[in-house]
Amino acid sequence: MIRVYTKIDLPLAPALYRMEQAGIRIDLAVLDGLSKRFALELERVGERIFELAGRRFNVNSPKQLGEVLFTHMGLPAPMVRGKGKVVSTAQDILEQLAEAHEVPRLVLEFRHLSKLKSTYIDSLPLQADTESRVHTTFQAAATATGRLSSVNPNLQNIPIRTELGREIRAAFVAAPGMQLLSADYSQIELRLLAHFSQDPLLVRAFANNDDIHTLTASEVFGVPAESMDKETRNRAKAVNFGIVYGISPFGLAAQLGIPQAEARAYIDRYFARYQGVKEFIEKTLETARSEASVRTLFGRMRPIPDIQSRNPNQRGFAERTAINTPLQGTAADLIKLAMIALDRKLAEKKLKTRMLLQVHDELVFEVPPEEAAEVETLVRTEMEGVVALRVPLIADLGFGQNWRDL
DNA sequence: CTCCTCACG
DNA sequence: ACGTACGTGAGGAGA
Repeated sequence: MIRVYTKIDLPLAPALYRMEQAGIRIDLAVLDGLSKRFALELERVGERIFELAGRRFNVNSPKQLGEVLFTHMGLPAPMVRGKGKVVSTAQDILEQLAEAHEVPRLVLEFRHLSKLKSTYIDSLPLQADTESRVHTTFQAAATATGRLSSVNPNLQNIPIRTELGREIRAAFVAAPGMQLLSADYSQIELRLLAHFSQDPLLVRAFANNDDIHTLTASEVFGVPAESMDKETRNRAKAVNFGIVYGISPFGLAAQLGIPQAEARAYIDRYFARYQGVKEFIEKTLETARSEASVRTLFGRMRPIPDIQSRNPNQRGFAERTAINTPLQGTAADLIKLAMIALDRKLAEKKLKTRMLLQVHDELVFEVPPEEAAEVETLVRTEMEGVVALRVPLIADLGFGQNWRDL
């Protein structure tokens, strides 16, 4: 671990310091506009919920909401949990109920609006400095895998997955006369899986820069790539994520909303096709058992004490952790090395470009227009060339005035 | 302070 | 029989 410390985490520290000092500019007028829009919409959706439910209550209270949905309204409660809590009002449960009832659909809409308003729209302006910039703290020794974390505020979980949430990214802007540049690694964990496993199908696919989810769909479901629908590709995407997480029939079934037996059949098909991956997982588990730990490509170690547990549940957790950690942890090591190299190059070349954010597989920079061409080449070269693997590393880059449009 | 929920990769 | 997808941080409710 001395090598990990001296080659990665120690030299990263000054780069993180400069990123924290720089901060990123937010457009207060954009957030102010969103706050007013969201307030009106929350009012409208809330009143409609009260109307249909026949009573007024705090929609943000899971306790009160559970009483209204499952006792007062008599909706079926599919999930029974441990003692104390009778029902879950979590998203996946409400999504099932929403197929048949208006109220759970409206509750989901209310929750979405409420989450975005309180966590981002209304809180970020309170944390901005006199130049409207927000400065996160990157915790460098917080996670079990070697990732960074971001606190006060967390700038690693700014919304992007929904259109409504994405609007918030428009409030993250370049300083006057500057541009934002985002550069993210494409499928880095699956590329690392290909590297570690040397699975011929995976290695060949990445060598050709093929769509990996489409490939898995073809292999597992037997559908030709040409006639593939979105739904089939999405199921295969869930399978690929599952592999990286340390797959289980239960987890895959829950994610896809299918019976466990069906999920088990998908997994069996996957391992029949990707035998190198199957062998990689078996070898990784054997090492985890004999060492009671696993390591990243660069030697970063994570103890896995529960790998020998007689409790099957704890052991299952440990096994999935043992599979996931070398992938997630090596990806974390790689982007840290790229950050160290880029921080040094920017200083060496006396560029005005500043590195602002890291979001696990993405880096965000603030770039003066006259440096755009040089920085684009520099960032791509350093990220893709950080280490030579059995498959190519690819970074996707985009410029924009804000974090939504790039 | 804990629990539930949900935002991200 | 048990009961789980991997890694995080933050807000609101309620004790």
